[in-house]
Amino acid sequence: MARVAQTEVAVLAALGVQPMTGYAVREAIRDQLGHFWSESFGQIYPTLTALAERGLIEHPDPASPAWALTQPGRERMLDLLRTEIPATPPRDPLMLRLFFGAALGPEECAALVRDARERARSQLAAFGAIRQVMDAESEYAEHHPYWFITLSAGEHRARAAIAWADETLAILDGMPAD
Amino acid sequence: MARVAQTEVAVLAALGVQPMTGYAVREAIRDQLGHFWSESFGQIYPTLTALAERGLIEHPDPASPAWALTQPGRERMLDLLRTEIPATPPRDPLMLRLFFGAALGPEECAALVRDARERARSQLAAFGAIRQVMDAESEYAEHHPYWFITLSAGEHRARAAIAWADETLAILDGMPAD
DNA sequence: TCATTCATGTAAGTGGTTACATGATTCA
DNA sequence: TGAATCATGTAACCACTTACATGAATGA
Repeated sequence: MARVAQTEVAVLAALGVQPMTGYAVREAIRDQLGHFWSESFGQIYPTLTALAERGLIEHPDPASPAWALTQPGRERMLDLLRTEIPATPPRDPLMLRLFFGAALGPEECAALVRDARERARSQLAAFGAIRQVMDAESEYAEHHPYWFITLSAGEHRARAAIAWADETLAILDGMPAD
Repeated sequence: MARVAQTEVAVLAALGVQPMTGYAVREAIRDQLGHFWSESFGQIYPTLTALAERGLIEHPDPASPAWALTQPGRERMLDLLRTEIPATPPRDPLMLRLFFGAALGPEECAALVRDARERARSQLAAFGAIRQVMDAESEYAEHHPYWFITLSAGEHRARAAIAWADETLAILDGMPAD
């Protein structure tokens, strides 16, 4: 318990890049971080209010709706980024299904695996596209190395998923149908 | 909305292997499926009650507390295993942190990556151990091929995580400290 | 002027965890 | 006899999603 709300981490970190409205935070998370993270409005706005009450963020310019980190907010953000990686219990719906694959039989399992492979392939393609866009732009240059690191993680995972799917489909293909 | 509770899938599938008490369901999920799935008592017992009310499971032997699938229950299980893979929004706390890694700097990011590599290594070792145990036993032989498939997925992922971590640490090592 | 985007918020519900409580059974 | 395990359950809470509502600003 006392598990730290991950929305707090995401919102503080986003505001750490530059001051933003809640709307812009959500856009940034969806567009830039969408493959690895997600937030909904219903979570962002209450979090912003709570952070403001705790003095971690503020409206530096009263004429603008944008939020910015206060100094305590920046320290809190750094603490969260550094250490608190929550150990979320694993819940992989594909693995759940394949583990009980005997009930389905090899052919239906193969269909699940092919779907997963297709998802991994389109992810890989999406990552390639992002890589090109990022190579062509120079804004936020200091962030680029880190963005490439996450991109690379996504690519490694997707390639691993594809390789596993290929092997698995070969195995399932060799199994007698029910 | 109308997202199917995944606990229902896990419980039905477990009872599909053999009749069990709620306690045994949890033990089986934790011990056999712990790397890919988790359930808590607080979720299992209400789910069992609800499934019984819907006629999907029953106590076939009134003298035993074990639950078993009814025929409609078996059909429901097959439907769920076949198709309903929920698209859970991604929430990867490590990627969240690395994406905003510029705030932390290369050294602290490297610490996060080394931790992740360590977790992947011990997972890989755990999978190897499970593989050996499974090779040595012959119970539930019909399930073995499917268990190997999930095991193999875990190994592919862990190896990908390790390779990515090695590459990433080399990159971070070459970056100037703040 | 009218659609779109920007912007903020709330209410209801969901799926799940944690902690606690109880009691039976097993076995050293 | 007393600890450990088996077994069931519930109450409180949590993070989050979905759907809905509102209104200002922008621009074709």
